[in-house]
Amino acid sequence: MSNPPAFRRSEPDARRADLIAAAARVLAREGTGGASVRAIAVEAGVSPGLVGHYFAGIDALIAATYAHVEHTVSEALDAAVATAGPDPRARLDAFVTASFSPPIASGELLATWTAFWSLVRSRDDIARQHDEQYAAFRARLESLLAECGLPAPRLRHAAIAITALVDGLWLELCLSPQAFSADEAGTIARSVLDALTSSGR
Amino acid sequence: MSNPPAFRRSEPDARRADLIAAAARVLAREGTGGASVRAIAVEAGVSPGLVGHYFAGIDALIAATYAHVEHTVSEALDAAVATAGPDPRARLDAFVTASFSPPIASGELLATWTAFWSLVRSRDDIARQHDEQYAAFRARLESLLAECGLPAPRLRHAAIAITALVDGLWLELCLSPQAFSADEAGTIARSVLDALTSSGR
DNA sequence: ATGCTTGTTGGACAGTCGTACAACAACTGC
DNA sequence: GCAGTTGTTGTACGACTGTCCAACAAGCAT
Repeated sequence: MSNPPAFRRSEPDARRADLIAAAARVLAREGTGGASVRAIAVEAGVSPGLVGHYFAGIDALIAATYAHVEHTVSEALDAAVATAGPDPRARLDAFVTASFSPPIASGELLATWTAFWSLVRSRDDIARQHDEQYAAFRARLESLLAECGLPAPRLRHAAIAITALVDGLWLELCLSPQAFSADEAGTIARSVLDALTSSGR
Repeated sequence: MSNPPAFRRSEPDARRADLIAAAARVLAREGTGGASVRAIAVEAGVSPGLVGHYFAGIDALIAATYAHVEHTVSEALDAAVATAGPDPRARLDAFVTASFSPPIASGELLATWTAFWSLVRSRDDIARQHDEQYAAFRARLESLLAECGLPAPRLRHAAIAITALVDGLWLELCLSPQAFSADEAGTIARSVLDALTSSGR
């Protein structure tokens, strides 16, 4: 009369990752408003109480989900740059092109971003997390631009500009997919890159 | 024994405007999460039930608030362009400079934007509203660029680029105010403008 | 002054929210 | 096989959500 186990224990890290993945799926499917503790627990096939065991609260889970998605995006960008070969300009092009290709340019990620942005102004720890991730993103872009021979004094502003451009295009692509295509976004970004790297200020 | 009136009736349009203004204040103060029907009604000095009389639901009120804020922003931009005088390039500069000056570049507007963005993917009517407002914004930028002598075939992509750049800078300015200053944002945007209007292709 | 229209009230309603916690059971080491 | 640890469950809790609607009263027309 031995019943099968009612639940499996999980390596803490694995369970944490499961919850984050479930949160990402719920955010993609239901949007920001539908991402509740219960909905995420159901998605993860887990009891709602377990969320509190791994995260201080729902905000912390959303912040962790954002961090994870951003990490995935970073890896996709790094991979794209790596496959582009040694030519600095080709690497830069690969970077922006990948920014508008799956899995990055997907409306499914939008809710994760908006949910996170909604928390930035009211929670200091989350504001700090955003600052760090934004700084890391910009730093990588700066080094790509430096490889292209951009003089050091111009690096900072150029990186800010390209980051803002890519973010703005990405956001609009998610919000109004029919306004312009992902290909167009890439073309636009690369032509600004041309203008920025060729023109001497 | 005549008590003062328990409430004043209001011109429907005026009351609508009051509710929208109250929603904007609550969004600025409490953030996206705190913008409930009750909180907005209290802010407007009005009974919660009244919100349902003027708006189909809380989503409609948020959409109307976004529309109103965007309208205010448009007027501020138009005013800045008008005071810039007749020189086309000066008008374009004024446009982007105003984009990073009060009352536009204010973290207080961020919650209105994120709250609205959160609704775009799940509600068709709100998606349509966003498309229209985005198209209008881009159209105005296209005409400013045309005045600067940009050839017609390049207008579309240039306008998309500048819109994305301004949006991205504005967003980052709200999220990480210490990463770079509003002045820097203006300088960056104008230098991209330089590169875009001077370089052929 | 009286009636009518309708903006407005205030609370009821059925949910859902996030969080906390006692009880339980799966696994580890003995 | 038996303890001890702790991941996990399920639920209770209070506060809050958006929506609805009968009752009321402010202002206008008569």
